[in-house]
Amino acid sequence: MKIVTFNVNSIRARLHIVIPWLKENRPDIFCMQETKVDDRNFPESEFSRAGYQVYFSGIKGRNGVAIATLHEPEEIIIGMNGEERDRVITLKFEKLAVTNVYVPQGQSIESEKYQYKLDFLRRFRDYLREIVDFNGYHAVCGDMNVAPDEIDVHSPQRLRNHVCFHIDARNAYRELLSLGFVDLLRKFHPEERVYTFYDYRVRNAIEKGLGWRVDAILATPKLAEKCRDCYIDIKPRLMERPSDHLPLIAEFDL
Amino acid sequence: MKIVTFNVNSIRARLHIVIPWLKENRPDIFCMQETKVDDRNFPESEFSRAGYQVYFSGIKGRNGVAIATLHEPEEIIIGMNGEERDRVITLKFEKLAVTNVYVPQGQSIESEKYQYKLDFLRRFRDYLREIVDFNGYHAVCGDMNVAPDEIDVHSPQRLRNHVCFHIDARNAYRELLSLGFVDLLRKFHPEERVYTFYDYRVRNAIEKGLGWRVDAILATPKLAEKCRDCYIDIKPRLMERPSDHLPLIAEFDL
DNA sequence: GTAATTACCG
DNA sequence: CGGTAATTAC
Repeated sequence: MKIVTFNVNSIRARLHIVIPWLKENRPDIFCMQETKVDDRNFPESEFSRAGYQVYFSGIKGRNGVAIATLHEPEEIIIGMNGEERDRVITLKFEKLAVTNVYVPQGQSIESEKYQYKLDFLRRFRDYLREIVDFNGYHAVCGDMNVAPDEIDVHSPQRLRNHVCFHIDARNAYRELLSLGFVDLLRKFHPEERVYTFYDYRVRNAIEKGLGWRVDAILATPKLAEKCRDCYIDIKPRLMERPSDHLPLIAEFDL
Repeated sequence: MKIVTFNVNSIRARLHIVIPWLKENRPDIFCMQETKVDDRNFPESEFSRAGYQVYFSGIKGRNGVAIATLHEPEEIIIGMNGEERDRVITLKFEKLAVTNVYVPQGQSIESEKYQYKLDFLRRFRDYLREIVDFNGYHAVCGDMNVAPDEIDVHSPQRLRNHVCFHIDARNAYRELLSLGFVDLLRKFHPEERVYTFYDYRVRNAIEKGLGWRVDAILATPKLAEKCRDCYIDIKPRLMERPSDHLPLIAEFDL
């Protein structure tokens, strides 16, 4: 069983990457962030033709989340208690639940958008505490817009005031993790610099290693036990008109 | 010998149509209007690879003319006496000259752009009187933005105040024709509604016959005598992402 | 309807 | 760098 998370940075602009990738890799669950499209314009048929059901919730132009799946969900939950409908979506299956999140970026630490980000992380933690059965199988996938540790950014000193590495964001994210989640990529690569994001604006960022680990697949302990491997696929970043994020893949013996 | 005129409505957006069309049809002279690109960004190499030399004069974003040719010209004249460099280009060959023009559209008959259009037509007539040898071989190709007669529009009554059919524009264009040119498409199809343009915004315009004849190949009498046929190719309008204009082809025994 | 423009954003 | 939006033009 394979679960994937990928910030697509506009699903309509990334179909030439996403659809062939799905056909080749056949993940059971494929979480997308920053779909940047309202629900009536989501390219649902492209997923159907590839053999996937797709559930989505988005607004015009920014944010937006979606989950494509090979399996029929028992329940679809949009947002968290009706709020943040363009940032959170959850599918519940027979023995597994998956939550997909796009955490706010925050602009700058002086901005009130950063306060909103910190607040979002607290509310998201509270929401997860409500809906996650920590004795069951639940995955939380998404673009967290937080690099949790020094190893997760290329220049910890230089970036200490960046909204995705600032101590307040990291602490808020840590509060969420400490509900009991296992960060699967870090479990399988405990000492390695493994990046899921290379800024478009940084020239030759990949060759220079100027990346960030801001995307994650978090698992309840029971699900983490079943995880066989977790890794990043660099290939889509080397294609024409790539996203600035990379797909993150977790494989399970389930 | 084949001469073609085609308003491409952005050469960069139309390469997928133009280059295969050139490879298939091998015109000697291929005139383009509305290339919508400045000279440093003109996709010259695409034409070279198809075996064509190409001469172009354009500005960023609108207007712009170009001529692709299989033959080496003896002289290249940009604009008319240095003016209107984004609307007029002339190539002189050993025994043939070709002028390519993109006449202003004019927006609305109340607009001062319409006065500019009428003035352009007068100045262009004067320019042609200077440079054309009416005892030689000269073709004037282009988007005239004028439908000269009732037969050249789908609804003459409804369109009498349209800038491309208004009597003042038609009279100004007639002044140009009456220098001594032969309108080749009309010569070979004297009674037929033959349209070179179907507005993108008119639904199913082709099926409904809602077109315009605004593009033309005009010939000096001596050249017109050598013309074997003149016709429109509808195929490029039925491809993906077409121009709203159609290629107009004249064939000569020369 | 299609393809340019500029301005804004991460 | 590469998305979105609003605007302009035909």
